[in-house]
Formats: sequence, structure tokens, C-alpha cells
Amino acid sequence: MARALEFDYDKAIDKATRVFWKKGYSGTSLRDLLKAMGIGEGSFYNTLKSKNQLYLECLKRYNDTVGRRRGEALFSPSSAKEGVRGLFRSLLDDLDDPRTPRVCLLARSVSSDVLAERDLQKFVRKDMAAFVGAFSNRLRSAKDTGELPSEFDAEGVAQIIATYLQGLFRTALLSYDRSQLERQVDLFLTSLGL
Amino acid sequence: MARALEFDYDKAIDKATRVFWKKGYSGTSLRDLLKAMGIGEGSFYNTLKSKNQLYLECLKRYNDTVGRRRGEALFSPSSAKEGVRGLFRSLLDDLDDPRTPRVCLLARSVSSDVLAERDLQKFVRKDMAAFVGAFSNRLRSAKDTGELPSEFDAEGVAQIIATYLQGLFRTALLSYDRSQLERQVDLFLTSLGL
DNA sequence: TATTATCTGTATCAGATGCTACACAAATAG
DNA sequence: CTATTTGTGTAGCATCTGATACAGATAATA
Repeated sequence: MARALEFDYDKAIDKATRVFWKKGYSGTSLRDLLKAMGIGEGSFYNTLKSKNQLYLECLKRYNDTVGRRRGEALFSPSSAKEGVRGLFRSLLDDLDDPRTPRVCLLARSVSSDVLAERDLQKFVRKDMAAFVGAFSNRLRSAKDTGELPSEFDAEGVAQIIATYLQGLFRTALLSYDRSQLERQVDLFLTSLGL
Repeated sequence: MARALEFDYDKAIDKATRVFWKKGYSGTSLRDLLKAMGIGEGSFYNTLKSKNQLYLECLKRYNDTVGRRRGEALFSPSSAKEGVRGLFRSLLDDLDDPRTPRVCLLARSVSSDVLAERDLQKFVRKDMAAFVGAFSNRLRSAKDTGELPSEFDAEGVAQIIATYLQGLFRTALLSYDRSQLERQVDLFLTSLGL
């Protein structure tokens, strides 16, 4: 070691995450990022090797914060139904928050510009699979406790919800009306037996 | 009139549509388009005033062809359930077809690069609303004939399906397995009472 | 203190972007 | 046949893109 980083690495990642989150991967230019992070090309390419790599770092950070929070919303209630409903409530809260960009960063990453880059695609794919897996587990365990009937298709419903969520974030980009969406979600979950 | 167009306008729009469809709005460069259409900058900016305008034209063409076909799939069967199921089958067929790009062009247009342009946003918004409206009408009329119970929430279910479809196209970008998706769709529609 | 290793700012690259200027070609109208 | 109108091709524009080269700053080590 010879010289320490002058900027706060974690803070810089956070700043970059906000920009990516708001403007997407290819919609964000390196200059945008540098400005937000408050560093120059020199520092950037010295520590983070590329825009690609930075995005990966941001995805991980996003997972560790937002993802973790959502996982807790899903798993902490003893009832699975309450967990699922709570998760959706938390999602809508995020959509309501004007400081938070629309569309979950992970959901946003399911687009051709991100998926075109092998390593990003690999990460996103794994992350999405993990989400469906976690959801499926939560539902399956609720079958064991008897909260959900034994013929309940945990895996299938988890997939449907993942797909629906993708659409939810996208549609929110087009128009967002909380109370209407609440009714839609309620009908959706009720129909699925949740 | 002084001189006729040397190129086939309709064919050119079709070619451009394919490219946009495959690579997205901002992912497609003007050079890409010109090459696909087989014309030069001169002709392009003389007839179509901008990339923006061309995309609008492509969306309309897409509506008149693919949109129309899907509308027929939904409305031609006398049973609403069969119509809905037929529509989904037709969507999956399109996803199966290797010559056809993943993701419906309209669904693809629900992304920030497209929505950033006012006129495109307006069109997409109207088009999506029309889709939900048509779907809702189909379901409502099935209530009148007694195919669906009187307490069926046609509007709500139409919205859910529109949201789900958005997600379906996106998820297909990530991975696509026809038989698995068929099971998912079946469970989804059955849960909704369709 | 001198050496070495790492960090940072500036200047710049080569290529892509959407779009325009303009000369020339073609076809209709007088 | 000439004039006018419109289509087409070429060259180039200003700007942005991600990334690099490199000199100088800064700190630990010998």
C-alpha cells in the first residue's frame, strides 16, 4: 500500500447506484457517474475498472440494502400471507416515495442493454432465480404449517408473482395510482389464494 | 409533385420495425436503420423527419399487424375464456418463433428511453390503455352472456393481465421455457377464474 | 531521505450519435 | 424546352461515448 483512496468508496457506489437506478444502465453516461460520485476519470479507472464493473458493484450494493429489506418484509411475519402482503405494501411505499426512483434496480436490469453484457446477465439471472426461490420457500413452509392447503402450488405461484412484479414496476413507469394499484394487488393475491 | 419516392415506403417501415423490435429504441442507431431500410440520410430526412417520427410510424404499423392479430385471437372465439387462452397461446407461439424478436414491441416501449419523448409516451400510454380497455370489454360482455359470474371484476382482472403480460415479455428476455411457461400461464388464468 | 507503489487530475483518443448542407438527379407543369 | 419542385447521395457537423496516457501528488518503506 502506498497511498489511500481520497474518496469514500462506499458513498461513491451509493451515488452511482442512485443514478443507474434512475436512468438505467446505457442511459447513464460515465460523465454522469463521475459527476455524481465526485471523482475524476483517473480515480475511477484505477479502482473500478469499467462502467460494467461499477454496475455490478451497484447491483450487489442494491441487493444488500433494498433486497435485504424486502426479504425481511417477506420472512419476518409468522404468517406467509402477511409476509407477502407486507412485501407488496413495502414495494408500493417505495413507489410512493418521491426520492426513490420508479422501478426496482434489479427489475430494471431485465432489459437488453444490461443483458447484453455476459457478466451482468449472469448476475441478474442468478439474482432473479434467488428471488423466486426464496418466495417459493416461504410459501412451501406455509404449507407445512398448514397455513396454505397441501395442494397449493408454491413454485408456480412464486413464478407468477415474480412475473407480475416485473410488470408492476414497468407499468408504474407509465402511470402510478396507489389506491388503484392497491386494489389490483389485492385482487391478484386473493385470486392466488393469498 | 415532382419526383416519386425511389424506395418502397411500406417495406422500409417494416424493415425499420424489425430492427427497433429487436434492439429497442435507443439501442438502434440511425445507421442501423438506414442500412436495414436500404436508403440514405437524404431520403430518410426528406420523408421521415426524425428517428422519433420513424419509431412512431413503426408503432402504428405494429399495431395494425400484430396488434390486430392479437385482437382477433381475443375476440373471435365466442367464449371469453377461449379467447383469453387463445391470445396467450398466440403470444407464446410468437415467443417460440425464432424469426420474431422476444418482447412485444409495444411492451418494449414501456421503458424510460421511449417514454422520455413526449409524443412517443403519449402514443404508448394511449395504446396500453386501449389494450386494457379491449380486454376489459371482452370480459364484461362474457358476464352479460353468463359465461362469467356477475361478481367477476372485469376491469380489475384486465389490469392484472396487462401487468402480468408486461412481466411475461420481460422475463422471457431472461429465460424462456415454453412448457414451464404454459403451466405458469394456466395456473395464472385458472386462479383468476378464466 | 530516497525509493517505491499507488492515487488523482488533465488532456485526449477513436468511434458513434442524430442530424444538416448542398449539389445533383428526376419528373411534372408551363 | 424550360422552370420548378421534389427525391437522393455525399460529406460533414457538433456532440457525446467509454476508455486511455501520463505527469504529478501522496504516502508507506528501506
